[in-house]
Amino acid sequence: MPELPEVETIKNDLKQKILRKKIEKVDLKLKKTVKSPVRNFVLDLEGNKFTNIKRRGKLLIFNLSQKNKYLLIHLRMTGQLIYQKGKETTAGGHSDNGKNNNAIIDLPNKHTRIIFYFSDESQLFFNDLRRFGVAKIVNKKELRKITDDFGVEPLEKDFSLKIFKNLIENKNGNAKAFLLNQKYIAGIGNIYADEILFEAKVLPGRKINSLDVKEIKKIYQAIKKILKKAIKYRGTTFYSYIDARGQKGNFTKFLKVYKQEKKKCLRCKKGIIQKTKIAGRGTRYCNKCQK
DNA sequence: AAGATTGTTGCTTA
DNA sequence: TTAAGCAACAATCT
Repeated sequence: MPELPEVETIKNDLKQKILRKKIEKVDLKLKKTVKSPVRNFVLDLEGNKFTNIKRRGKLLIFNLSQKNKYLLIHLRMTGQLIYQKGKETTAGGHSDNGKNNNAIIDLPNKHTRIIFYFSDESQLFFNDLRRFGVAKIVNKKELRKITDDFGVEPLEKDFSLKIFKNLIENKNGNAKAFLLNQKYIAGIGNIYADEILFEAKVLPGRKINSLDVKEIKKIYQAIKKILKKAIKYRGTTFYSYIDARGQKGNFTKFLKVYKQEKKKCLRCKKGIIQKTKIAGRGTRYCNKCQK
């Protein structure tokens, strides 16, 4: 699942590959993926260039050279953005002949929803197995409206302990639901919510208003620590995530609780990682060292 | 082979 | 007005 570290990795990769290249052609293979008028979508992109790429929470924002237009892409659960340079491979062939950096998957494939062709013959593939991912073109005003609904960016300087404490005040839910809520903090999903709470030694079902000052500080520090480390290792691949190079994330080997149920806790070496459902999501925790 | 998987929206309820 | 809880969505994996 692409969460903040995965989306950040894709953004950084793509910034080095596609900026200021002319978009020669856009092939929209699944119309449902586009949530703004389909005809305008293709027309607004073709002949233009991406001038910058930003991330807000799990949302990718592509600035277009056409003034006051932005391409938004949300990968949701199984979306992928894969860049390939050069000509496409023959049908049924293997796209990596060992001589380039292309992904080790055949592209396009049956999950390809949009293809962007650039003037230097490189291509960007928006693949999405489960068809939940969305793309749309918005103007500045619409973009503002969308990004205003997101909570604080956890890796920005303005995410202070004081702001975190203020966010927690007057909330009634549990810690897991709080971390997952994009209106409070933007970018945390199911994997990192569990990893953050393990790092902070707080049980995911704990009422957020029952946490003491020390626990709040630990969660605050864990958010930054886990997300930064996950970006350093280019994200987590468990099911379908790959980066813009078509490669898996390496944070998977650092997972302490996510998908580790029934295993012995690596930290306290006493507990067994448990799995339950909290906030409607599969939730893992150590039954000994998380309190 | 039915149930689990998960990010977001939209509905209902408080 | 705001928040909490939950079904729905899709297509695969277990």
